[in-house]
Amino acid sequence: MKYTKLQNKIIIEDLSQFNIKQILDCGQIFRYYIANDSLAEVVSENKYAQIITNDTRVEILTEDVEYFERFFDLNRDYTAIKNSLSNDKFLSPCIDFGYGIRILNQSLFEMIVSFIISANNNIKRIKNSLNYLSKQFGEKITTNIKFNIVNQSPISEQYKGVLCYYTFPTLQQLKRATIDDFAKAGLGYRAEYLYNTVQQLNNQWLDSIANMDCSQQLDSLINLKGVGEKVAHCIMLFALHQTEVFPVDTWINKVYNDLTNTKTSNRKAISKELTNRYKHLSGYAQQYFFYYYRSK
DNA sequence: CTCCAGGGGAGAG
DNA sequence: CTCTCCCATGGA
Repeated sequence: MKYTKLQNKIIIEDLSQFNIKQILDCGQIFRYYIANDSLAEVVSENKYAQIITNDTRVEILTEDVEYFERFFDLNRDYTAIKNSLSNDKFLSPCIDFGYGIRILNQSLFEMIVSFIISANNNIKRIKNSLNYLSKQFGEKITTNIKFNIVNQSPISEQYKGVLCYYTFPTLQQLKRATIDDFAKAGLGYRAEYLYNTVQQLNNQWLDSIANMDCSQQLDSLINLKGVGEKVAHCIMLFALHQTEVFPVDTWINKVYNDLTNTKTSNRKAISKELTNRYKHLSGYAQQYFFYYYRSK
């Protein structure tokens, strides 16, 4: 995809491969806010960006252009991916609907925390919990360039007309949290899972995951408390761009039963079958399905 | 009141 | 290995 990098801005004029609402609402990220049709904002780790959309172009406003170039996966050709998948009769309408979806490259630690919290939870509460943890254990950053002030934003504030935001906690910062702190964040019974995992994690282990193959990554992640197959798949897909996995949640389970006229609840078997069907493009297919059926 | 939310752990078989 | 039941919490 063609795009232009400037000092504090990335300009995208090919709107057939980038739709910010679709990218943010397809279930891969929780720390964002869509203010209106033309303005959205995102926090990832300690970085912040605003995405401004109009009829002919998208502008990504940020203090770290290189970070968000990778974050939004801008170097990948999504037209080729969509073409490969569009022969599938189940997927074709989903791709037409979510034509501008891209799979983000997010932080491994942030995805581990986020998807442990996501288990048997709803998206609104997941977002609230993650923003709460960022406020309690992250760092408040005052921006140095001119951003738009976003009223009622859950992820940014203004101080004397300057925009501020809270970073996602680092591993070291979150190690200071107690089980009770996590309970106050609204995690319920997941508080203990997250506490155990955070205490167990170290940076060397996190770095080692990237060099493993797909099955090794799955085995390693599943050993963490609160991480089962579905959560591990999400972590692998959204942090490691491991697209040969098919996360099966309640929505995908419903979609599968709907399309195949079955009523199974064996998510592991569903995942295996769908991965066999979509191969190395499974992760993309999953996102098109999820966005399409969840939007209806 | 019950049911559900981007499921996983623990125990039983 | 697979199957079942339970898990905190808040909104519908």
